[in-house]
Amino acid sequence: MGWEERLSQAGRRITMPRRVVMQILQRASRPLSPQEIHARGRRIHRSLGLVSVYRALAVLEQAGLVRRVHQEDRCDGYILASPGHHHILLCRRCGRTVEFPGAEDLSGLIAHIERRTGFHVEDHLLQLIGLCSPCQRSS
Amino acid sequence: MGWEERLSQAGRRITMPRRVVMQILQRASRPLSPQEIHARGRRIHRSLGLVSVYRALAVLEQAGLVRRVHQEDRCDGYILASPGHHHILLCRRCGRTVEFPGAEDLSGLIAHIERRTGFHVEDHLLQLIGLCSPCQRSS
DNA sequence: CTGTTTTTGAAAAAATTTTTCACTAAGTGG
DNA sequence: CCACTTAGTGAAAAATTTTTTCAAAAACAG
Repeated sequence: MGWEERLSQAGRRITMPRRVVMQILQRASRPLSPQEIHARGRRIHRSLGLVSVYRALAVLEQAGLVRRVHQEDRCDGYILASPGHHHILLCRRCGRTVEFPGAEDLSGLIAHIERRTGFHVEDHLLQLIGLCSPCQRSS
Repeated sequence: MGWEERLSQAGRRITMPRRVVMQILQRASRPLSPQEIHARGRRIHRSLGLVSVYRALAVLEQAGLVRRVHQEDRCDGYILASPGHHHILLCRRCGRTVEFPGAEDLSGLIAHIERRTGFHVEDHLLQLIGLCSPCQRSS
């Protein structure tokens, strides 16, 4: 099922700004900030407003089509989200991101922590930071 | 070794704003934003400037005494950091945080991912979100 | 103490995000 | 295919958050 259908089913309309944001993120090889998405998006649709980028990102994120990436310094980068729970692998050099599934790999750790702390764990955020193979070679 | 000594060894001076920020975070039971730290800090030292809170947090974070917490909506919360690598367990209801060690629990997962993606993983960010025991009972 | 250098607070600037509002256009039901 | 309803839009303004600048203050080494 394509993103347009998924968005429709979430009760949201398919509009120009949303199409442009998705298009930009589909092409991107690293997380992009709202500003960057806006700048690139205007090359497709001159009239695209920055406010609409913010709003589109909020809607798309809620629909699970897009997700925010957390870096030490910046937390305003967005990438396309695959359906289901995925973790992110981020290259600290070139910014490239790779998603990988793996909720189950943490279940042992989570069970252990729940026992020790009394918390009930509902969700998690896992991001790995390192160097992708091209960047390993060139450094 | 106390934080003052650790900061000295990092070549930084022990100053009033840094002492106040540490004192506030030591008392805090949840991540506090720079604004919140500033407001509470002024009750200890009326002259404390917001800018100095930002600067103190930057220095203390660099020295590993303090760390930023990433939430879905906000990423401006700071908590005290224990020495060494720790993960964070965060209650989504009351904001309480608990740190726990556990870099080793991920080593299998990381090795697997390095093999599959060619990345060289250097660091990671793991945060678990859930409900602490008091909040489980009261909901 | 005294001198050197870091650090501070205030003000201003820059940057980011949200709100408001009149207008536009998406998608539904004729 | 058209008209209607309502969600969504762009621009401007407002609100927030963070950074820069700079003269004055204060850490701390000697």
